[in-house]
Amino acid sequence: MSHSACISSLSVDSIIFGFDEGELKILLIKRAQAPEKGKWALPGGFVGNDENLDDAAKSILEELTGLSDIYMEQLHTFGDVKRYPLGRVISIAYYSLIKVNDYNIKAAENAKEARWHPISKIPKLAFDHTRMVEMALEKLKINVKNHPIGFELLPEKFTLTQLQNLYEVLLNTALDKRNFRKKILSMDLLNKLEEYEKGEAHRAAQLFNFNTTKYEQLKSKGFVFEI
Amino acid sequence: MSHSACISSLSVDSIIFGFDEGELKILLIKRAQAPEKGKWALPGGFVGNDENLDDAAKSILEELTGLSDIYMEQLHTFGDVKRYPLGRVISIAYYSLIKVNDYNIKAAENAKEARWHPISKIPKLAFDHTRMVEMALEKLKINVKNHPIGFELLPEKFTLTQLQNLYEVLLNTALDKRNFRKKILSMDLLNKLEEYEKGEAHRAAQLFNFNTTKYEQLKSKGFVFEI
DNA sequence: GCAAAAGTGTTAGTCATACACCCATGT
DNA sequence: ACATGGGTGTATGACTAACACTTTTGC
Repeated sequence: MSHSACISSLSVDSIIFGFDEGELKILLIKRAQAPEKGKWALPGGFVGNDENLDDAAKSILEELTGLSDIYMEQLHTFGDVKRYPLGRVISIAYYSLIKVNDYNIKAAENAKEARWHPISKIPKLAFDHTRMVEMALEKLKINVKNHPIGFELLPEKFTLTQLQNLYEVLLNTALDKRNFRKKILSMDLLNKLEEYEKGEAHRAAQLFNFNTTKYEQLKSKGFVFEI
Repeated sequence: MSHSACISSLSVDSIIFGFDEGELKILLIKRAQAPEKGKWALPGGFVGNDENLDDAAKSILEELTGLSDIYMEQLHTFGDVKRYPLGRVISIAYYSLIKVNDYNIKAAENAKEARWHPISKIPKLAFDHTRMVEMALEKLKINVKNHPIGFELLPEKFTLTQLQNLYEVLLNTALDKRNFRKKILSMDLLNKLEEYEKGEAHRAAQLFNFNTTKYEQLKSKGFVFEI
């Protein structure tokens, strides 16, 4: 193990996506210390020597949002020699999808300056975080076509119109209402609930939820989700 | 930077795919030192403190095969606390696709015990390398559907039957000859060469090559490769 | 009663699939 | 001349895309 001398420190950074007010957003924090103090950055932190990478990413997410059991995936590892000004730091970027509704409950308890930013209006970020966000967006847009990840961003119960709006934003196209409904319902992955939206100045919409166990069953038989 | 104490060392490991004798293969080396001396393992090595990750991966590939300018992509980062017995080592796994023909030229010069193993007969590997290979295979199989990476594994000039065989192996299905040809030719990404295969005991097959610049053009206009 | 979004079928066109024979070459 | 893989077209069914009006609710 001739090269095993300690050569670097390790961090994780998380791109946390949410969907709110018809927009895709990410959660950013304002840096309280140098380097890059005062700049917006991705939530992240150093990985303990006896801490697994996934655990570190999860604990950052939980610390910030109070949420556990969240869709989370490793995105890419960023290790340019000069990416961090004070020495070499390798960063493993993760991305997560959360239901903004659930998050809001906890947000008030959390003193950190964390804010949702629509992806169309992301400020200049610290370090190479802008690049991380770009890659996360690309991956999200690719994944959304073949994985039912859209549901991770919506509340537990949602209307078909909400779902369609989400897909329109993620895919950046307009979708035909009748065709969209036909397709999504034909997969037989949504449960029609005996509940309706309330308090809107128009006809109340049917609520649905996503049938995760059914999806897992179908997937193990070779089914591939496709929108 | 309170957590920036040196906590780990960094390595890269490469899953190098080739296609030969109608089979998908990967390149493995036999470990010459402890730990896990004598076991088959992925080619890899430690990353220098002033070396970028991609550069480290490239130089390992070049050292082993003599080839540069190879399709290569970061796969995943493996950082379990106990993945390496002698201390914590984070490993960034890359995967590459090479043309076995080109490689063979250099192989003889290289003294290392490196060997191609068909993916159906991979021995037990050192560390967590078996898991790395599994993930690389999954990713390859997903990528092959939407990226023209199959061509990276074939010789510069190839026949449509060779291409079809490759896709049949990668997708693990039988494909209809006429439909396959119709589809692949309709993309207009193959140049029909004025050359034919020689020395086979049957009608000589037309040779083609892949038109990379045409592909880049189409891609920038929104075209997506799909097989 | 009016504004605003929910909900619902049909048709035409495109694309994917299934399928079988003749051709060129080497031995 | 025979064995081997190379090369080619058509017909059917499945899926996709385009499209407009009625219903329900809150104000």
